[in-house]
Amino acid sequence: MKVSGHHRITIKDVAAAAGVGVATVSRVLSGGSASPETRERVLAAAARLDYRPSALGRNLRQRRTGGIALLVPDITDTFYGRLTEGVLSCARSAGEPVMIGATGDDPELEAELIGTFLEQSVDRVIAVPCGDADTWTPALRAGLTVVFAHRRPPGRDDVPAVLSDDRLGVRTAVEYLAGLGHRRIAYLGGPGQGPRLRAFRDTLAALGITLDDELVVSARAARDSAYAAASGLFQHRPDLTAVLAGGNVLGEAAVLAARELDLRLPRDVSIVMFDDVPWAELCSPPLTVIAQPAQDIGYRAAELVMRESARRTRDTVLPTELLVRGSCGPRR
Amino acid sequence: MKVSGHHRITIKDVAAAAGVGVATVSRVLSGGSASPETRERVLAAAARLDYRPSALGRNLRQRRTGGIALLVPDITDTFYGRLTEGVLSCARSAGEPVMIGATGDDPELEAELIGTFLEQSVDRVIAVPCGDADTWTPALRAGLTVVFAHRRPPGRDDVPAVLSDDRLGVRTAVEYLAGLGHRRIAYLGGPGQGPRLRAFRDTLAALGITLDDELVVSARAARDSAYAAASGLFQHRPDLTAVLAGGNVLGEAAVLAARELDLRLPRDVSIVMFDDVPWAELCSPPLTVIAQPAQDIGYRAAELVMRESARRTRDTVLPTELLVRGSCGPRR
DNA sequence: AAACATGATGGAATCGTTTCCATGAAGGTC
DNA sequence: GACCTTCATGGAAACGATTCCATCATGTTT
Repeated sequence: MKVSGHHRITIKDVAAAAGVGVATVSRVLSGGSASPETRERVLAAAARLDYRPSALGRNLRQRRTGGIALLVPDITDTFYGRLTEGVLSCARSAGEPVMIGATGDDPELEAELIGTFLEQSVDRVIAVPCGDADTWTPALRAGLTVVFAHRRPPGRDDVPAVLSDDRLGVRTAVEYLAGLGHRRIAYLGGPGQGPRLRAFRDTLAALGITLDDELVVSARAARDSAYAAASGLFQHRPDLTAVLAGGNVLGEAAVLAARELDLRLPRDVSIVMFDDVPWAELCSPPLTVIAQPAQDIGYRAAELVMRESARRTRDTVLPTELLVRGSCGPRR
Repeated sequence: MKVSGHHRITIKDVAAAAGVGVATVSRVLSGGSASPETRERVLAAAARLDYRPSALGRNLRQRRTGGIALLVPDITDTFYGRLTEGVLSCARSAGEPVMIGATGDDPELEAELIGTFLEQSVDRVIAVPCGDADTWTPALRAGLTVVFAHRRPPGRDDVPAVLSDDRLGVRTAVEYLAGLGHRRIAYLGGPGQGPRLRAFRDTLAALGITLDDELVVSARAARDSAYAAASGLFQHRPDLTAVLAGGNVLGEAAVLAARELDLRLPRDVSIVMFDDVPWAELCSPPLTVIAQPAQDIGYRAAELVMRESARRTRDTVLPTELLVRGSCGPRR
């Protein structure tokens, strides 16, 4: 038995210690067939030497890493934090390592990160995508199993997605605001919110409210951009009476901007925000929100991406819930 | 040239296409010496075939993965979210993939995740540790480069750490509260906050305030545990006049519990919270906080762990800042 | 012109595993 | 007892890169 120096214990050492061939050790350790007696000898030897199989060797041979790669726009946003937690908890129970990347909602960066993943021979990716459909073509052609979470690039219907029910969420919120008498309702959105915007338009149309294009603004992913958009909206159109914010960062910006301009909630302006976050209750007044099952989205996406059948699966749509708190009031 | 089926382009294909040996291709691609003419031929062939070297083969040969593993207690906590963002942004500029794991502040889970990393032959780890010093012995013996962030297990002084200046942060906050007249100041802490607690005790002692052990409570990492601790504290000791919360989750719990018990801020009770978060300004009154450079901690830790010299380096201590807002008032 | 230094080059070994295949022993059937 | 099936077993070939080393051509020195 070699003791000197830094010598990683390999399957060869175990084989030698147990007096068998490497093939047998491999078989025993990965649950193949072997006589009970041999199995015990191998197991004993492995335990005695404190043998840990190297993922490197295995991965090379099997030409896959078995891990999961996760791509989110911004890990600082608690929504994505919770989504990530969902992925991690599912991956953990399967013993799979998770690689993570933040795209900052930049398609170029996204493509680059996908490249890194390909290089690493990752074979499963969960992504909150920001690029267009073509961004994902190389990944798919390389045989990756991809699952989209939270949103999907328009036109990529060949990849399953786990989404929250944006359509119904928007409709419920807008109907709620309309029910309070609001007519000039603004939508403060972020990148990649096509479906929500469509739902916003459709709902207004169904309610017989004509859409005012100036009341639909869109910010980039960053906090300052969100604030600028919100502030601009309030200043440019002081006649609006309600805002639907398409995410917690945007909601935060809206509240901040309103406060800065001395608009009181809910007297001067009503706000509904997508995504329930802990501070929504701490805010004064507490914020009315559309809660999304962020963690569940992550968990299900992870489940899906680890199933063999991931390639051909229908989308999963999870329900949202309007939590009425104190940030909405009747039209002034 | 083989076209049929799913065939990963390997270095062999490039070598054949360029009419050179694999060794030459490898040399060219990793910046070794080669004649300009050959170099060009190889590069052209590689580009034409869209060749991407497999990290698997390289890693096995070099017996290291080159990635960074990151261990945080809870990715849902924005503090760790920002820390993670720091790590990611540094890793990205170096082109290194990042693996992430959430320990939930559970030493057992931590040990298990370290095991996973070892199996993957990760050779660099950044961790917000929760286990004791021994948890890290196997990792260090296996030759991993480890850097602690945010805190360190007591007694593991052979591993460099990137910390915020807890000692001064606590002192500044407590002195501020004492200056407002407070004497019965509570500390609401979480796991692994030994240094902060010591600083709390020391500062009180220096100020001539006798420490009341009942005013020091500690919660587990979860939100409900934090709330229970905060609520219990207020109910059990209605005579306290100020609370120092050791993290944003604990601060949130304190505000929530105070509100639930109809304690008004800052009239009935003053609160200072560790960690500045976006909602601290949205709270009413806005929260006075001790800001920590979470993102910078992550970035520096990543820088450190990628340097060769990481093993023998002094700790990095980053400054905190007391941001006085509206949650503290004179003793009632 | 012979000896030598230099530099480009390709073959082959290597990393640690899984897996294919050949071998041989044991047991069952006619 | 010959034959076939079943099963455990170990040697060796992958996987895709890096890197050692021998070879060979070229240019330099004496």
